[in-house]
Amino acid sequence: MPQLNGGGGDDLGANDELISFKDEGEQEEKISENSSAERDLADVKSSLVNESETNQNSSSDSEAERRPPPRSESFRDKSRESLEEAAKRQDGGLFKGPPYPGYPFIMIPDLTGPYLPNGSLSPTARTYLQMKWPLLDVQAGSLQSRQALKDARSPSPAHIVSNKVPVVQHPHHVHPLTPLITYSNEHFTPGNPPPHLPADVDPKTGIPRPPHPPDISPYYPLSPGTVGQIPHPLGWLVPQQGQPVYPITTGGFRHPYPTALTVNASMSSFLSSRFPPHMVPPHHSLHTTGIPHPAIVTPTVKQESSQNDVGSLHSSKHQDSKKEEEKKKPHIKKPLNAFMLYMKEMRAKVVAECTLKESAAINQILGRRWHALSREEQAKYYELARKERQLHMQLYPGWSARDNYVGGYGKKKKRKRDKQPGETNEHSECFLNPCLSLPPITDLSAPKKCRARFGLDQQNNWCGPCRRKKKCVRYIQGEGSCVSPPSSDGSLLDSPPSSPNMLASPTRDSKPQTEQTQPLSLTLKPDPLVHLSMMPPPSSSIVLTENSTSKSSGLPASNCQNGALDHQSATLQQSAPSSSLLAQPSTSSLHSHNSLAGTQPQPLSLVTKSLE
DNA sequence: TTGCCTTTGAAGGCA
DNA sequence: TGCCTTCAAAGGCAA
Repeated sequence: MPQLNGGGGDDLGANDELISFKDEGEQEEKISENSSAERDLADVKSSLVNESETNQNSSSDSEAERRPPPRSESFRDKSRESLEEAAKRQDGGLFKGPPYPGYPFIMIPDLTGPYLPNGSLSPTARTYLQMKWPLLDVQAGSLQSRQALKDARSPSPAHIVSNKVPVVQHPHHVHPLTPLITYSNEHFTPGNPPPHLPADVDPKTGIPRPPHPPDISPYYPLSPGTVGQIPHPLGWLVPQQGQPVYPITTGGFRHPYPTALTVNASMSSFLSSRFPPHMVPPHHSLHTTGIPHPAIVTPTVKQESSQNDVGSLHSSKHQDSKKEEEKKKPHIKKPLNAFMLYMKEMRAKVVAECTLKESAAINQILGRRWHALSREEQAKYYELARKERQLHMQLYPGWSARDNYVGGYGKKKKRKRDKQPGETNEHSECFLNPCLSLPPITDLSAPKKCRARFGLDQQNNWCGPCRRKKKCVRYIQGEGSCVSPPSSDGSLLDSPPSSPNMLASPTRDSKPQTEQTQPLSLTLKPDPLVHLSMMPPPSSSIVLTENSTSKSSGLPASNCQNGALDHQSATLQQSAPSSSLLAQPSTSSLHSHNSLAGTQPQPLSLVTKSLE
């Protein structure tokens, strides 16, 4: 645990920033303070909690079985515990190799390429896609994995139904980023109507759904020309006419919005003539094919419920008409953030690898994996998210996140997370549990706006909104690149939101950037941490301890892959999280593991296929 | 049928 | 200006 060296983490634990921005620039800042350990500290803290829990469990396993569950432990708690346990187990199994050492594909080669006026993908984009598809394709794995994929592919509307927004999003286009994002199981091939469209009909909904090509990964099936279904050209425009014509999985809708820029004037005028201005994105809501933006969904339950409730209380003609209008107003979803994009891409893998289906557990794994990602890898997703936001802004200039807030009478009842101060956070159990935790990550955060760009220690350089955790003005104005110089090598991103150098610093040998442009001082990070950050938990030290949230999960000890290590872990956890303690896993095992990283194959090299 | 769970990030709103 | 809340995806599960 070298990250605790230097006492950089004195106040880390209580730092709000730790929670709010643990993935952001503070990391750089922490690094610069030689405290790459903020997160680590949190992990340690949680580990300590975990330790206590573990000890408790280990000391009284039989008692635990006899005793009734804790008073506070509701059924849901149990369920949650089981989820977490499952996540731990699965996660532990996953980290046998380096955490996504890098995507073999080129990142965003040309954002503008696919946005050709004619709405077709540019050769560049096509090349890009063709390059990427195979990379994302799932290797033929075990039958189990296949089955998992088969289960997961389900392009059926069930997905839509399962989504809390039972609406249909329409893919309208294959975004150059789509392969990475794996938005859809069904992908639209411009100008190539799927002949199989009516072939498959969902038994529940009766809505036709496309059969999935058997040889195509349901999660990475974006190969142009292989697939898809063309949504109704103006599907979202005619929700009142009945069911959306073409069911598409939720994931399928989330294509980025490349075609936005391809909408021609006639379409815009058409939209303008038929819909209120707020419904007509200024000139680029639809693909040239008429396929709407994926972020647009037909009136949602949220809105409807809200409107219904409100309407019941305040019924007036005027309001009704307004509501009618609003009902027809498509629901424009928020653009996905980096983590969401990451989840969309990786969920399938996790599902395939772990045969997990519960999203809560999967998300836990993904959350840890996210932290395990190298900065460069995260940067890819931040960049994607940035482009999504940009595109979203372009598509829906007037849109605000507020639009999707369900307020007033129809306000959707949101869960209260009620995180108690003593409650362990998601990382709590993990630090010493390589299965879960990811190595103390100090290098995880991709650059994000001013915060990431300058770090916490240079807040004076932040724009005002950033200081208030608001929308970054510079970021918007510069579209991520105004402040930052263009990537010198272009190895990663052309216009990273933040210092491209940070993004384009695949190696930590990169020259330190100026503080202005390179707040994420990668070079300041101690090597051991670098290894940690890049390294999956050593399989030999996989420890599955009963974490705080799984007090009495009752999971059999057999789930622990290494009881001895578990004990060791417990022993370690009993000690105060000292640097020496933390350093233990980082030296031998980590380095050795790191060395293995280059040679050992990924458990599932879903995204590690070479470009060839 | 509906909401919760679970994750991170972005952004709006309020005090 | 800091903090809180909501939403975005996803699918199982509980009420």
